[in-house]
Amino acid sequence: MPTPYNLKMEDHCTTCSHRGSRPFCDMAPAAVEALDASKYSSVYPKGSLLFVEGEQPRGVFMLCSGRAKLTTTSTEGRTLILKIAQGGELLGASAALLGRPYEVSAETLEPSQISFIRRDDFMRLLSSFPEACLHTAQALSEKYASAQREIRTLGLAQTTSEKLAKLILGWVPGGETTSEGTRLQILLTHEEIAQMIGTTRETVTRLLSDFKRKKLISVKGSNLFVLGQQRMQDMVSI
Amino acid sequence: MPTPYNLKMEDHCTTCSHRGSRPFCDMAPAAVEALDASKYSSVYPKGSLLFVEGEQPRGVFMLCSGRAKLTTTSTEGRTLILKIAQGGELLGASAALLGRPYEVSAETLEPSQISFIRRDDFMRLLSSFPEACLHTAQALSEKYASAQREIRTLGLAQTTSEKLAKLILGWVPGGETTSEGTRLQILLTHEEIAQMIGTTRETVTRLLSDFKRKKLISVKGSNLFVLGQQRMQDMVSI
DNA sequence: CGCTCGCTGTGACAGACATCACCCGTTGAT
DNA sequence: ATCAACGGGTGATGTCTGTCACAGCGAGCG
Repeated sequence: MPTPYNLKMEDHCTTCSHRGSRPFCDMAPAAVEALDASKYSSVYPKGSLLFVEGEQPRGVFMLCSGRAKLTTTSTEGRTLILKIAQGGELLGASAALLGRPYEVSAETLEPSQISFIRRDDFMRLLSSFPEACLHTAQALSEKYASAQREIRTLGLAQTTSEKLAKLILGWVPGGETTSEGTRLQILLTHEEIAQMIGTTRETVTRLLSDFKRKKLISVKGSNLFVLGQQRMQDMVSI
Repeated sequence: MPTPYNLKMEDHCTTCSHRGSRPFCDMAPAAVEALDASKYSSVYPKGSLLFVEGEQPRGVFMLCSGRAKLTTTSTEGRTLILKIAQGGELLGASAALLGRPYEVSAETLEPSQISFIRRDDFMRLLSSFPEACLHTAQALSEKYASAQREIRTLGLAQTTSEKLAKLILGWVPGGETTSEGTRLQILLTHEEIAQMIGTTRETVTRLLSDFKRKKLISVKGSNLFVLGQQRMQDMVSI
């Protein structure tokens, strides 16, 4: 039986169906109201640039639904995808909090429901509502932990195949278990996968062929089936 | 002329001489008092393990003075140094906030003045004092930004020499400018440098020799002089 | 003094991967 | 229908760097 709080939340955060897992959505009414008053919600089409590396922070973006890729680019033009952000993530918070330029660029991978909060509104929100601040700190902790895992993978992996295996294994929890293994929808090109593990498109192609040959995975259309999760886990030493 | 606030702070945070740059040291008296009531300050000798990767979070460690290395280890026994924490950093905060196991291990590199705060006390502090929460969020943002830079280096660098050059350039701001270039005190072995950039000891030795040959650096005892900062910058494409 | 131990310096060698080059199939536009 | 653009697949080649092996060297110590 929903409490008045829950009803209130439904009213305010209609686009978020994941209360509890999203920062800000399960706060006290006053805080949610203040948030609603300052946020600009809209649906961004696929390929929208939310912010660009080096730009002064205008505010934070709450990714309610959809996916966005966070990238950084070398002076030579090579791109590294740091992370694919999922629904519920707060983007640009660290830059906004510190008042420093964004460290990465963010681009939507699909049409996404996003709430934008201007930097000064965001800061005011954090000062006025301790709850909001706590949620932000937790969101930042998540992001920090995830970044640390990324560093671990990039720094400790001996070979590129280890990195690729680790990447695929990281997708497994979000997949669907079938009789022929875990089904994953890969909506990334080999080029993008390469940019996620810091290698080249050709190497990704070759390694995936290799995995297929070893019956670790199989590919049918845009579906990738993980056949040998345990064997894949075993080849990863990290 | 110091305000009463400042005097108060001096009394309470006697070991921190960097008010303003350290989280928690420049809060209102009530918050500082609450913090002082729950913290355990002491000097940890060199080589102390503050916490170990995988361990349940006992609390947070405020590194007041000294340095500590944050490491993670692969199942094969390879070690990666994620970061050398300097005075003013809050260690273990993300694990404590999320109630998840520490993602890294922390070990002091020199005798260090450290304040420990138990996890429940820390959480209580954050709930009771919005100011403390805001400082924590900022500290986490710093850590996140620094982690992103690390990912950038590890993922975008083409060669190991680029990573090494980038590492050395990162040390320059903390060095002393002399007539023969920037003087850096390197208190790390080649092995440790290797662990910072995900390579081997031999490669570090070879690359440093190479840098010396190219007159980019020169080494005198435990001093490393950066002779060609600009040329070094130029060889880094990231 | 001779010893060990940890750190540094090198050589030889092999394997992994980036690079370049080209081919193929699909898709979508003209 | 034709063509360009894009994603994927594959071979040849060179280079970087990890690995193994060993030597020198200073510090600390019995």
